[in-house]
Amino acid sequence: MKKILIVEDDEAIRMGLNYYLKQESFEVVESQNAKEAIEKLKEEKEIVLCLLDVNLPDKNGFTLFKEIREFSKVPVIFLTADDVETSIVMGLDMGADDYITKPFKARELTSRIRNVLRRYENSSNNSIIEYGGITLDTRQAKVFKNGKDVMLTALEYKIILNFFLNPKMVFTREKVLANIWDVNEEYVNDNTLTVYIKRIREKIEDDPSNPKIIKTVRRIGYQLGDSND
Amino acid sequence: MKKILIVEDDEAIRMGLNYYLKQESFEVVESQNAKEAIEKLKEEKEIVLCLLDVNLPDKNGFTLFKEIREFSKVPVIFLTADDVETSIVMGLDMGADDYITKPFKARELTSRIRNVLRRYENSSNNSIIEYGGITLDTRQAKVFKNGKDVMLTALEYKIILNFFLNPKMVFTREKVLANIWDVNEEYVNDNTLTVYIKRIREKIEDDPSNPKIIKTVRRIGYQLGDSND
DNA sequence: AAAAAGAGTGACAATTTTGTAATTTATTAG
DNA sequence: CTAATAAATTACAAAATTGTCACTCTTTTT
Repeated sequence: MKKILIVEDDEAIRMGLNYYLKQESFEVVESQNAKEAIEKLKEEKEIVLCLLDVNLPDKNGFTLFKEIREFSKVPVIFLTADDVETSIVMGLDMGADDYITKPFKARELTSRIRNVLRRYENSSNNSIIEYGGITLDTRQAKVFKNGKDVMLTALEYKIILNFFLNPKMVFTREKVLANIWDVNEEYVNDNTLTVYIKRIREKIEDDPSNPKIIKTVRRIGYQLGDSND
Repeated sequence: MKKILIVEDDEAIRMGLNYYLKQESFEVVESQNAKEAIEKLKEEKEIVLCLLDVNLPDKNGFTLFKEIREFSKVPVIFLTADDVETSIVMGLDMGADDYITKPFKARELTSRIRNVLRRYENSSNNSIIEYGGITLDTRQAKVFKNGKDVMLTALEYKIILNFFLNPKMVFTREKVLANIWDVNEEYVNDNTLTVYIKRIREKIEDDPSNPKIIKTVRRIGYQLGDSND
């Protein structure tokens, strides 16, 4: 029975979350503000994940996140009110594990929670990752579509690897560029990634103009698959 | 205390092996021929590795190997009498885990044994492999030389990955070509790999003309590092 | 010591990759 | 419905990759 900490001042949302999570057989700890959250985290060592509202009465969620990171590596999922907040979360790129925009469907939430937890558990991960008929084998650095070897360039492989290692996680274009390109590379055009995604889609999607594998998340970036499973 | 099966008809070698392995705190089971070997393997379930002479009185070592594979996945290291036999082992490419040419140094043998065992134990392996100042990270598909990102092409990366995933294992050029290139690729020139190795060495070796990382094994092929640690 | 075999090297042309810019299409906001 | 914004697409040159060949150097064999 895994214990999850909710940090959320709005009582309605907090109650709702609590209810859903218990149904999904998580144990729930609640806190209404940053101070309380830190207390609980230090107290209850078994907390495996933290749902963190970006807007808190006593403190900015980002600041709280940084403070948490000073003493704990617990996975954190941000709860954002809208796309603007979401963009900030992505833009600041503080290393949150995921985020979810309110209002959200119960199923989406639990699926994201399970994803994050799975990522943490499998850090010493499998070499073979599958999604939507695509198999990626990190031990061969090969990608297969229905068993057939797909030829990818070095960069295409790095990009698709990035998504396959973090399924359902949304990446901004900037984030992917930063992950893949050399650190002190001269600035690489934002559209460049769009073009790479197109090229990858042409190689792996059944219908590249209606992608099922690398999906577009408008205004933000791309993700492997769909949030709602 | 790990149990190793020796299959060898020459008594002197068998005794020698037994002696060395016991010193290295392995438990040893001996057999003088194929029939006996199969019996012991079926009997003693704790055998973790098998040293298999290519020349046996009652049966060809290759045939025995195939028979063993019908009921067991135990790692097998071939003992070959000379380079010719070694070439055959490599050429047949039966999936042996390693081989060692007689006469061999005790240290070389134990180091190969430990290598094979390590490979088996870490099949759900680490994403970061290091050797001689080179770090290969399969999660990023990146290679670093003293922390600095080395730019490799898709093929170069696949080739170096092949060696880093199987340290100290000797690969013929044909084997590497077969591993890396698409299955039903038109024939790729043997020398092509030599050229690729050169290119890789130029990127990763301190002194490319005196390689310390990808070493040449004359008449056979290449290997990561040195057999004698 | 000469011949033979294996490995390394440099250079080359064909093909790909890479990054960008310009344009078109789709989606959202007013 | 129109304008504004974001994403997709197309096309294109510069740069890099890829595979091979001819040649040299090294090691082994005779």
